[in-house]
Amino acid sequence: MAETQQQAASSPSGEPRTPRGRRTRRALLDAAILEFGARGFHATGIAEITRRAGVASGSFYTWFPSKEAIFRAVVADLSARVRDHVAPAVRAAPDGLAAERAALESFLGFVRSNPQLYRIIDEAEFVAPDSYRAHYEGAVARIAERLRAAAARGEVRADVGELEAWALVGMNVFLGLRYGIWGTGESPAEVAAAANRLIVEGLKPRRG
Amino acid sequence: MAETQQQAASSPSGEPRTPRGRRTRRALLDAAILEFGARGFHATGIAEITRRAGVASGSFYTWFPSKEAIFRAVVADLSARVRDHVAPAVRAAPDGLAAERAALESFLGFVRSNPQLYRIIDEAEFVAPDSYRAHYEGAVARIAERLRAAAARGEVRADVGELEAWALVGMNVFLGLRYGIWGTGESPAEVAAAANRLIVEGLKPRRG
Amino acid sequence: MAETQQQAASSPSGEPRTPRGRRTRRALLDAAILEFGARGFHATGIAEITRRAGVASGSFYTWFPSKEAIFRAVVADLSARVRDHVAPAVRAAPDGLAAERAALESFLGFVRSNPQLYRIIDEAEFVAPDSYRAHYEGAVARIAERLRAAAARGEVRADVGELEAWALVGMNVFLGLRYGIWGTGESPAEVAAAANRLIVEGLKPRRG
Amino acid sequence: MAETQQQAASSPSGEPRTPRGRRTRRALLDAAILEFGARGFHATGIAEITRRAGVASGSFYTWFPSKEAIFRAVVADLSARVRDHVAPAVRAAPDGLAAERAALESFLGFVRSNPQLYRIIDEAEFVAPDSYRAHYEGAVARIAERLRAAAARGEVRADVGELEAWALVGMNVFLGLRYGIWGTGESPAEVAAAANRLIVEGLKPRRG
DNA sequence: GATGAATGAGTATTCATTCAT
DNA sequence: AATGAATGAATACTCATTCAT
Repeated sequence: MAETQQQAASSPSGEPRTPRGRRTRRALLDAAILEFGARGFHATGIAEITRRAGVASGSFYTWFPSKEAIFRAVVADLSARVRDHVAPAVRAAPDGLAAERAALESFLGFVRSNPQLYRIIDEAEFVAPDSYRAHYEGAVARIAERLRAAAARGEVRADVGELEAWALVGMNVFLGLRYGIWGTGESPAEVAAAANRLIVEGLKPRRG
Repeated sequence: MAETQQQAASSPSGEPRTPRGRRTRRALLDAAILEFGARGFHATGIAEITRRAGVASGSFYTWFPSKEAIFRAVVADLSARVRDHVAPAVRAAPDGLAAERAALESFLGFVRSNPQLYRIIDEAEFVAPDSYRAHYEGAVARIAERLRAAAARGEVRADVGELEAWALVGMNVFLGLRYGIWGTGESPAEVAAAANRLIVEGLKPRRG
Repeated sequence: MAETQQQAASSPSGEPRTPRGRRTRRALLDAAILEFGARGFHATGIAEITRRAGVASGSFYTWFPSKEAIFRAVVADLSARVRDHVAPAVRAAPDGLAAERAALESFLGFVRSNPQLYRIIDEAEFVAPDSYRAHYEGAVARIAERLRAAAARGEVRADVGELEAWALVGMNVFLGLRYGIWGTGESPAEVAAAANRLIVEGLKPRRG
Repeated sequence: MAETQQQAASSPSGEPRTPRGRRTRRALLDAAILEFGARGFHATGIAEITRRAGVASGSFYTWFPSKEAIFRAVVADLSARVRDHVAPAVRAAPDGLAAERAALESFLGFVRSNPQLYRIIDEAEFVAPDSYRAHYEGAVARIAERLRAAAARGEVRADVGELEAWALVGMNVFLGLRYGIWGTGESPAEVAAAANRLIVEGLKPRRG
């Protein structure tokens, strides 16, 4: 961002400097999301991406240095999208426990309308392990931060930490898989309610 | 024509009919677990598997019809191994809640000593989706069954069901990922204790 | 035939010396005719032949030294069969011209009930060119011999020779292909009549 | 999105869009004719074709989707070549009977200088049966058409039809095999004369 | 003689990447 | 920037043949 000198004249694999370049790069990225989501990394060829994007195969390398590079870009794109989709719901929640419930419900909605999410993020475990790890550590960090704040406000136990955050992410991910991808009958609200009851009251039978 | 037509000769991709065949098939399977676990499905060639198994490349197809087929066999093998590893710990637990805690602790131990587990199972999402689904639905079914029994004994809330089972599997899987693969400082017992506290008491602050 | 000493104890790839051996060899040959006829030389594996014959794959080499060898045996078998099928019809004919007509009619009948004939004989052009050549030169030689005899009896022109015999074989082969394999509406008698008219009277318009 | 979506980039296995592409495609086709003619379909590898054409092995698939596809193209190419070679000779003939004689003579010349013809066309019976059939049905159709016209002019019997055309094709093919491939002493003119005498006067002894 | 397993050379095809216009 | 053709390494799978029992 600071340096501007290092950009070569043709800016191969760099940021577009013209409107035409911008359009081409974005078309490739959008095409890649669809293709990777539908067929997976290994079954998708550069040719499929360029065909869908409507550009010549050679043009791909003007904007991305490799297939792996565009995959990373796709993961980052999706990762940011989930985050941004869930954030407002969390902000609107009255307290910490409600926030987690809202986060899950919002996440389930996102998954339903973006079923490629899992195929792409999960495949990153093999194609770009660091992107994969970054995605989930980001999710954990956000939950952990929220829990810390809620603990400070006395809304949750004071000793909850990273471990609990991981557990919650795991719950959410699997409920998302079950609800959003494999498709079960429940509504997002039902799923979120059950999960909420679990994390709020645990499994123990109610006294009294 | 007169005599009983003997068994259809040879058994490509079938069950071994001799001890030698049995040994070869097993050697291939073991080699495949190691290779798929270390390099992943796409980066592993039949040649690597046969080399490690100490047989000629063509011999592979005497016992498995395709690379995908041996991958499925590997998933099934591992899936059964986790199940069998966890089962005794569960049986030894005094009650339903303790059983879940013991299950997680035992699972964490398994993951630590079989770090290929995740690479292989997770990759099945792309290579053999039905095997992947079968693996997790099996895990969920076993937990759900335990919860039902525990509920009947009054050890857990009466309304817990499949949804809770999914949530618990998700928790376990992610804690396994964190503890067993990415390696954190806690002991299995610590992790299990934290998870246990969560599912037993939830996130709510203690009253009084 | 003369020597009997050269036969090894196990007579690999030789003539069977026991009833069991005789049955096995014959079963392989019959299976090969069916498989080569149905799928062609290259698409047929030894495994298909042994499977259909009901023997273990290794047993094949007890009776034939190679795939090519059994193919040659199959060609010779079929070649002899056509010859023996046509011969009686020819013998029964009253004169030379009638003999050729009868030969074609009989040949057409053979082709209809042995549609593998063409697939196998024709493929010999590539797999065993000498067998192929031998087959057709045999057919030509028989016709040429008949024409010579007929000429001597004054039933056909005195100057007919090898060239005419080749032409007749070509006619017969293509009429057999058309009638027997690609299946046309005419009866063998019709086809034979048309061919006969052609070789008896030529194409010239009838005078008067 | 706004601008006209350009042509679907790249054209694997399509028509060349540049002179360079045109040259490469043609070089592959010529190389294939020679290799298939010399070694046959199964014994010829893509590597042989590309080596002779002077291109990288992968380039083959830029222009043909499979080995079978180029074989079909080769058959069609040769088929058209025979047709175009014979046509002028036929047109120059004074009448219908002379035309058939000229056709055979011209065909024999073609076969002599293109001995690959038989290996390739005949192998099509196994590799691409529809191409094989199309080739011979085309030849028959052309002869049948000529006979019809000749009959209309009173130059041949009025009742000649498809059957006669097939018979003539068969004669020509076998005479071509004998003369052009297996090589006999006669000249094309001699062979054509004998065939002509046969189809003009038949086998019958001359009256008088 | 028969069996079933082992062998390993051979090959069509794919595809990320490069390059000349 | 874009195009379309060229590149060539990589690999799953086949199958005739051999061999130990």
